[in-house]
Amino acid sequence: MELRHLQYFIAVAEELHFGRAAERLHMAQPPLSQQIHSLEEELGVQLLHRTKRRVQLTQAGEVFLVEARRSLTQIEQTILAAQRAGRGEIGSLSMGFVSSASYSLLPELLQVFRQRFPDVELSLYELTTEQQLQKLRNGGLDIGFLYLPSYDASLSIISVTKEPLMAALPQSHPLATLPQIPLLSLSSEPFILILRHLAVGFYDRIVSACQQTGFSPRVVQQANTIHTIVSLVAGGVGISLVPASFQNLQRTGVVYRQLQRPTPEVELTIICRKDDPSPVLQAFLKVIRETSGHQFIDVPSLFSDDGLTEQRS
Amino acid sequence: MELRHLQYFIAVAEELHFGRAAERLHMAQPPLSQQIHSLEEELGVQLLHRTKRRVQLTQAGEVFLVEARRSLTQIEQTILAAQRAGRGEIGSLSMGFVSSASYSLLPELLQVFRQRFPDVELSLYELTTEQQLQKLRNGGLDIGFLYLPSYDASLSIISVTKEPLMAALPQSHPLATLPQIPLLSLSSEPFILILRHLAVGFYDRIVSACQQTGFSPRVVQQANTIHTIVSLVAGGVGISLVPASFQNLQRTGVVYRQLQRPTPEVELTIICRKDDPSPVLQAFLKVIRETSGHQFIDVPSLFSDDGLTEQRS
DNA sequence: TAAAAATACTCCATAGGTATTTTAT
DNA sequence: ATAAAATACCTATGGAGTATTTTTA
Repeated sequence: MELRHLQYFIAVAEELHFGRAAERLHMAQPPLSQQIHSLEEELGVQLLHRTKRRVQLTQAGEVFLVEARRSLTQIEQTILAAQRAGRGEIGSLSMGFVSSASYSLLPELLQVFRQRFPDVELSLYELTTEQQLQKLRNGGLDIGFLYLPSYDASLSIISVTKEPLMAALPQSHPLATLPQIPLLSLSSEPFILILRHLAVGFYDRIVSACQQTGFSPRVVQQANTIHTIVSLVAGGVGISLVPASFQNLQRTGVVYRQLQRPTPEVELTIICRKDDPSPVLQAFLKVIRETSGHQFIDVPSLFSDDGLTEQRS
Repeated sequence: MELRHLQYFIAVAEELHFGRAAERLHMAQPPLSQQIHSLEEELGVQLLHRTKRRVQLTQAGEVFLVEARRSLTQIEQTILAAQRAGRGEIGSLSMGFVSSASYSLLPELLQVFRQRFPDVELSLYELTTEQQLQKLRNGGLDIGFLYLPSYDASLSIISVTKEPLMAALPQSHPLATLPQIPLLSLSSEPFILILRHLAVGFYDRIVSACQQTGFSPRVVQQANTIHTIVSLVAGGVGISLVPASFQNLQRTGVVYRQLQRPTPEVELTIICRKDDPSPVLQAFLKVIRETSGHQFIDVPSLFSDDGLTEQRS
């Protein structure tokens, strides 16, 4: 049996007239009769009760009709589902991110994506840079969020957004009175940084920014999450440099201050397998392109007033 | 798209190997590749990710696989349902019966049929002989239960069982002391009969039995159900002749007595449209043939003791 | 006699076969 | 070098067309 037979039978059952049914199917009447005959023969059941003048459904025909309609509907479902999956509207996406990226574009991005692709199952994992790269390679992850630099020939890197670094200072710190701080003025400050292996690119970017200004940061403490770092800053243990997006993480005792030009920046990137054809991934990349476009416009406006940005809600 | 494509795809998706899948499908590998290609083209979606060496499902392929399996299952359902309907295991049957037949074979028959064909929807209607014949002709009924004689050329009549007539007497009636009664002894008794138009065959059979014995029954009362007749007998209004199966309708004040030979009989028949191909009807007729066979054996045993059958439970 | 389904036949589109090539391991 | 998929080409089944017959209302 083939789908053709179902379609033909449904047409005949609805028209109860081979001629009209054939017309509706854009075919001649004799082959339609033949196909219905062969269908009945294959089933071993008479579906139509024919007098030469009139066609009626047998009881088996009635039953077959409703089931056949159901079958065709299910087939349509099958086709549509595949096409939706092909457009990335159905499926799953595993995402990794370093904790230091969790206040950047990510939340906004997820919200937009969830709205546009509600039937995609998203899995989120907070992972170190290295874990992300490894899981990307072995298929455990489809996409990663991390800070440059980090290289792997088999993976493709897409820059999402550049964020200025800001100084995170204890509220009582003398430099906190300034709207902008020269990076060099932090040269003798005690630095609190993330454990390097957890976010290599981010750690190295900070160190290299300091060195370009002419000093090596004195690291008095390392921590494994960015929240810990901010807490330690609040506790007066030291100061830190964080992406501008961390202004979203307000905490009493901590203020964020813009750095004087040339403002060092960190580059947030997404990483995925080269030539990964997953339509969900493609759809996600598209959302990123669109959303991060906005972000590029929005971010500078964060600093368009007096630089005392910690008051932004 | 045709069912073939679904089957082929499922085979490939399960084997992840065109060669093995082709083998499983008892076909060569190249046409299988072609069919899968044309399927993908028609859907506009890539279902398989092929390197020359390895075949993997794309996300769309995964989705298509589960839906395709579901589709094939539904198609199997469709075929099976039609075949079951063709065997009369699914469907509906409208049955009519005259009230005087409601204690004969009918209850037993229904029980057996319900058990063997639980998915057939049975509709039961108590109708007069004439109503049954009319509804059978216009399709409102598939089968009727009534007593001979009743003729209609377009309907076919199948004898189900012959039942002896018995005398229904008030308990205090002098004749009630006899185990067997000569029909002639009832010649001057007041008869209570069913309204003739409600069960023509049954009424006429009683009258003709009396006339063959040499008298015309003196009908003092007519009633529209057999229950009313039995009640009237109990009330001493008169006597009646009823099918032997009415011993199942026990009522205080009424006794049933066998008639002396030649015992008049009524013939219970079923009526259906000639050449009605309904498989459910055919199934029902088959059950009748089998069950009424038993009945022919069982009925005489009702009278194998002393004829004082009103004590039977 | 007119309308509708079945039958008889014809044709060609295409499913499926065979032989071969390509490519990745 | 080998295994596996793709490509090229061929064959023939059977789906669909046209013409005709049969049947019954």
